[in-house]
Amino acid sequence: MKDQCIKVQQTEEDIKALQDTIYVIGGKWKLPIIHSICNGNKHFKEIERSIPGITTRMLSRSLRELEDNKLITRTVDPNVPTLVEYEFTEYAKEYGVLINEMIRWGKHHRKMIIGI
Amino acid sequence: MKDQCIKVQQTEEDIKALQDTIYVIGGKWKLPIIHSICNGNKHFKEIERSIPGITTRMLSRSLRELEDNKLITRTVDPNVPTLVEYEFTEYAKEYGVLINEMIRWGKHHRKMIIGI
DNA sequence: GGTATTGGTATCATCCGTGATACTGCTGAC
DNA sequence: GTCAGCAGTATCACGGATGATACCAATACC
Repeated sequence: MKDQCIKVQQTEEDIKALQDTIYVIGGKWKLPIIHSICNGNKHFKEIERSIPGITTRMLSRSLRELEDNKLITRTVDPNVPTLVEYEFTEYAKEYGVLINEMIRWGKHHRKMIIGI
Repeated sequence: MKDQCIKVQQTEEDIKALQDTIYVIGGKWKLPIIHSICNGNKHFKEIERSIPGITTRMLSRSLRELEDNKLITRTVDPNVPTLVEYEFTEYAKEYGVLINEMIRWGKHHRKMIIGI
């Protein structure tokens, strides 16, 4: 029985860890934002325009959360105060691998549930 | 730039796939339930007692969703009508690997953010 | 007959994530 | 001087996920 388990010990810690992982890219806009920055968009308005339906409020919040989680950096040009650049961190690449696996599983799962 | 990207093409489909993946184990109770069943609990009240704070309503809903996603099976003993058994499917094991990676990443991430 | 157990459903209330809209301060172009 | 663009913040409203509580049918036990 144990071999088919997700994990048996330290449950609460595991659950928190999983919820952390989900939280970092959870919600409605995190992945679209990640994708947008991936595609070369660096500035706030640039990112905003590239994501249909997002509001400045949600973009602002989501960017801050991604920054808090060290997946992106926010850099203000001191010479041109209204120029801000968002960029990926090296650390984000590690997470990228996991995200891709989650995407792959989701597609596999969809086929499994709907189609066969 | 592209090599550090999550993925570039088919964005919307990817986003949906990721949201599917998150949805299947998202929410507050899915993982505690998965864990409980892993630890040998098979019956409704058994699972309920093993998860502090859960209500019958949320357990009922979550179990049905897990069943809809074919991660668990629900079997009613026709001889003893008030005896129901919940069990993992083979398919759930595939997902288990991904869940474990998400847990691992979450722990790593927590250290990264809080510590150092 | 009364009480406990199993496996739930029904009906509210509440909270949090998200949406809608308006507003700000600063800069540069016309 | 006024209008557009950049990078946001503030306030209110809504809806879906969750919580609280009550209730149900069937069986077993004393």
